[in-house]
Amino acid sequence: MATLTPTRAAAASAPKKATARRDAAATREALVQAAVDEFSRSGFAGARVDEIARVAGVNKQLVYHYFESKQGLYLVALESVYAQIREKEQALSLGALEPVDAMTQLIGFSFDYLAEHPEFIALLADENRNQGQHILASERLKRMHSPFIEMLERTLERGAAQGVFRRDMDAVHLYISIAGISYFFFSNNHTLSAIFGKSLGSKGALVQRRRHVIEFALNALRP
Amino acid sequence: MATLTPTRAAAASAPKKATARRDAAATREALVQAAVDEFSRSGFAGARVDEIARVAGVNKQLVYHYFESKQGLYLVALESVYAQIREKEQALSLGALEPVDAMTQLIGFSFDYLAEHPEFIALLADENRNQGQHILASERLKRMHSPFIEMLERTLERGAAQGVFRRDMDAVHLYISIAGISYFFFSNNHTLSAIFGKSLGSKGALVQRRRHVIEFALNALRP
DNA sequence: GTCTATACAGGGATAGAC
DNA sequence: GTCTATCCCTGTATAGAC
Repeated sequence: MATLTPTRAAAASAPKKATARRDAAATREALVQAAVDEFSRSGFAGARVDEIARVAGVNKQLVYHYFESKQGLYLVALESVYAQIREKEQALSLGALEPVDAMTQLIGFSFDYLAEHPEFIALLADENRNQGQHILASERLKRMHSPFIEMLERTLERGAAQGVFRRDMDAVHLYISIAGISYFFFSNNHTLSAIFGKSLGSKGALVQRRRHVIEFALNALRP
Repeated sequence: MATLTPTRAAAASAPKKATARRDAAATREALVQAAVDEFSRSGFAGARVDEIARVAGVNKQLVYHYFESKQGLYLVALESVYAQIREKEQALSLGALEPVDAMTQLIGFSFDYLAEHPEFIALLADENRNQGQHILASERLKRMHSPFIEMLERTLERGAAQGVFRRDMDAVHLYISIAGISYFFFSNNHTLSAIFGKSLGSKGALVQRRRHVIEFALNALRP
């Protein structure tokens, strides 16, 4: 015990030696990042805690130290990807756009976000296969309401008032439809490619799909 | 080798003793059924061969006897659910329906099939998370083209000729969109319910969704 | 064709030193 | 806060009898 003193003194006198890799926040963050990767690649059951620790460059024991269990880490990983999309949604500025232009932005955003975030899709798919048990258990996640739905609602109202959109549209169902036409293309890209015998993963297919999605959804909204 | 003769003779003289529970085909079928259940509930990695054998009411060793490995069984399970939907699709008779009515049938069918077959959705999701590795490895699966897409194409053409549908529609993209607005609702029902704070799994929500889906897709198709 | 028993590896989780 | 070592269960797969 007496041997601790020198160490303590050193720590006290030079508390933030920048070399320190004993950085709790950074370690946590590295683990969450690695977890998102591994869980999205392999699902909850297929994911390996060993692998997550290895990729994060830390000892496996720290997973249990910080997150209690594999499940605990999974929940934080899920919260993390939701937090990220919410942040991007907040940043959407539709400004003074005309309803049709605003709607085009909204549809394009939901397409682009999914295109750029396959890990989000993979985690959602896994969470749903598990009956949404984590999202239901997390008050924090349930409180993370999407600003997207309100933007959609407002745009819809403005457009209806101007006579450019139909009146009888439920915003939640519209949201699900807009998200769905993009989501299904990405989430099932492999099986769709195999069944149709052509690669839907190419850049060309992506561009073509984006155009179709926007046109399809806008058409559906016409009065 | 000589001892085979009596058995052969017996088989020839009484080939179909109905009492037999040593029925290879039935055993196989029970295993595939149980596999579809277990794999859809838990994914490939989470599924337990023990559990599949238990539910099928047979010994675990038979899984390896008939299917070589867990993967082999998974592939057959996947082929099985695809075969089922293809069969139902074949049975769709659009007869002499007007294009709009025929399209309504097609959209309704894709909605209803997904509503009634959550195991199909779950297996597809898992297969896609695994990069479609099984479907790519199976010539049989890749050859299982959907008749749905051709029905869609023909209906689209007829409608365009009559001026009730747009002309510039790609059948594959349209298929993905029609399937997507239904699929996403079911595949992500749990997370959507949690985020919107209302149960989308209820019978009422289902009926409402079905109406929306048909209306949304038909609107999108108007010229 | 079906069963029992078991080999063998892998992985979640914990103990305890530093 | 981080590391090494290890426990112990579970799950795939196989051997071999009947």
